[in-house]
Amino acid sequence: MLNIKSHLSQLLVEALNVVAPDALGTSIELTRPKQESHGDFSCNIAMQLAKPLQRKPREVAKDIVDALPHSPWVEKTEIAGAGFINFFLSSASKQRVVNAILQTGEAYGHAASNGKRMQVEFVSANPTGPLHVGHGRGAAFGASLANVLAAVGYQVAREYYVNDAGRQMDILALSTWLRYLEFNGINVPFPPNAYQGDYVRDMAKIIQDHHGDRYIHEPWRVLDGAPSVEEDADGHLDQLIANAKRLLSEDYAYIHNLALTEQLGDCRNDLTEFGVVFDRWFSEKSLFDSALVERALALLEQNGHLYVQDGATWFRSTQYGDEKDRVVKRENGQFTYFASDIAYHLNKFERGFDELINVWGADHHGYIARVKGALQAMGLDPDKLTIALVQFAVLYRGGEKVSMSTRSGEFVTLRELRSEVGNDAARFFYVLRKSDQHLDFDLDLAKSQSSDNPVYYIQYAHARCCSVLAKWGGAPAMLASVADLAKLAIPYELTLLKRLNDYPETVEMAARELAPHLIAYYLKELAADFHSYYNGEQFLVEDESTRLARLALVLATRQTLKNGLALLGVSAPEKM
RNA sequence: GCGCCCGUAGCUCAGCUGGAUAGAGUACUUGGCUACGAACCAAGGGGUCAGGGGUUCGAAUCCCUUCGGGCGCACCA
Repeated sequence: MLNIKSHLSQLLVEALNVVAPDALGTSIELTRPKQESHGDFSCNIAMQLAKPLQRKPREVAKDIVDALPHSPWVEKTEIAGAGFINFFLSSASKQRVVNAILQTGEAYGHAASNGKRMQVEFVSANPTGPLHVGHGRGAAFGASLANVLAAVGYQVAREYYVNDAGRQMDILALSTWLRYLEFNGINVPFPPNAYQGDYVRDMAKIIQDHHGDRYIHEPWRVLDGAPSVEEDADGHLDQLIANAKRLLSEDYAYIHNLALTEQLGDCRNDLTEFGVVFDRWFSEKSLFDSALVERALALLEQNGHLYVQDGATWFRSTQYGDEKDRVVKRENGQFTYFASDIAYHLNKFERGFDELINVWGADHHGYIARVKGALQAMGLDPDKLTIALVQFAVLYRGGEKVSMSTRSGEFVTLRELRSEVGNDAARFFYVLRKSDQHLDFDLDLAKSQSSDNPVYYIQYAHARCCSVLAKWGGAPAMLASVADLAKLAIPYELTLLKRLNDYPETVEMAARELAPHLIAYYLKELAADFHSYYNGEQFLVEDESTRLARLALVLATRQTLKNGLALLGVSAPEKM
């Protein structure tokens, strides 16, 4: 398929070759003018060359236009403003897109494989409780981004990093056990910094149902040696964890594992229902089991990037622009989260991906320097890793900010949101704005206004297309061969054709900028063009050739809407 | 205090590597169903692009600065 933009670009190169051979290195920019009167494409090359050539921009423009080879796709060119060269395309060049879409179908807008493997790691929330609406944004963004990257030709691996090895999991296991004791009338005060959510009680209930009083221990043993909560809340918790491990012995692993399995399973189901699926769930614990953490640190050690101070082992991240050096192994001998993350990234590189993307909450931005520093210190190329930051969604209920903390159990879950506004609206709403922009999520508004959500505007356009084609009753597959596209010449149609032409480039840009919201905005505009057309013209007209041409355009519009919605994980219903 | 992100219509937000008269949605005011689905369309009012300076043919966009918000600055994850 001939790409109009690159075609124009080629014409300009040939013209430049005549007018200013020395300036061939100048990049040629072709943009879509905002104003229709400025043509279909506009080029500012003459203004860029004016200075080096020491000539007036409009004169340069005139020479370039005179030197442009003739093209059947270009109807006319003109020089405008300060020296813009505007291209007006022939109708025929715009009409061709319909056939292109009908021939490629679901692949329209998708590029062929570029042979590169890319990994997108996202969500990666601690499996210590249900996903909340903040995670939902990372999930929707990451999933859409992965789809967009796959559409432009990458072989994309979607991965979830499971923090199953840290202190947080121990706290969850402890919390579960304490609730279990509570069920059995054992009175141990539940620490305020343990997990408060009801799901912890649910897990305690499961243990109770399956194992009765097997895990009961006396309160004084549970609390043995623990400082008071007021005195040292974290110390209190850590001592209780230590006591749990000692008292329960191997049974501790059972509770720990049950909590992990339950929460991870819940998380996976939740995401699957949300249309977010992963190729791999990567266990942090496996990094320790395979001694990769030790190996990664040994690598840093041998390159001289580690040192011991105050009993802890530090990574000299300040050498790579970090604010301060970071501990990788604590005084108590335990590795930090950072240590396993270094190992994890080493593992990613060893798997041979060409590019890596980590989707992180924006509160982790201070973490970027040290991770990239560690990569560099291990002799790996930090530029292969891109961090896409997603601002957390801030919830508002009744005009007031809802504070969210998994620990306190006060949060709105993703599941809750999905059931309130639906998967489609939630997916769309999440990616409707730039990812690095704060998202003010007014719950009342999201719930009450669900029918005002722009996603319905787009889905409605799709349903209308389906409805028209159904009313016509013919076989859509034949339209590609029988429609005379030259009949598509009124402004509504030319506008729509132009929009359809823009789709592949929009996908490319969304991939390049890691910005799936561009797809959402494109779809809104495509739907708007279609709705205007629908209201302004009758499709099922008497004249057969006009009718078939219009139906072909409707079919092409439907296909493009569907393709775009698919990238966002939003359904394209035939009826609403 | 230091670092990163942000400030665009009453509200929520777009604005691509600098381009021509800054755009949507919502809200408000009008008009359009005996036509393929009115969950739609058409028209209108609404702006010192936070303030100031700079770079240049040209700045919402790039640089500096002030003000105002958010986030981060652990031997937590």
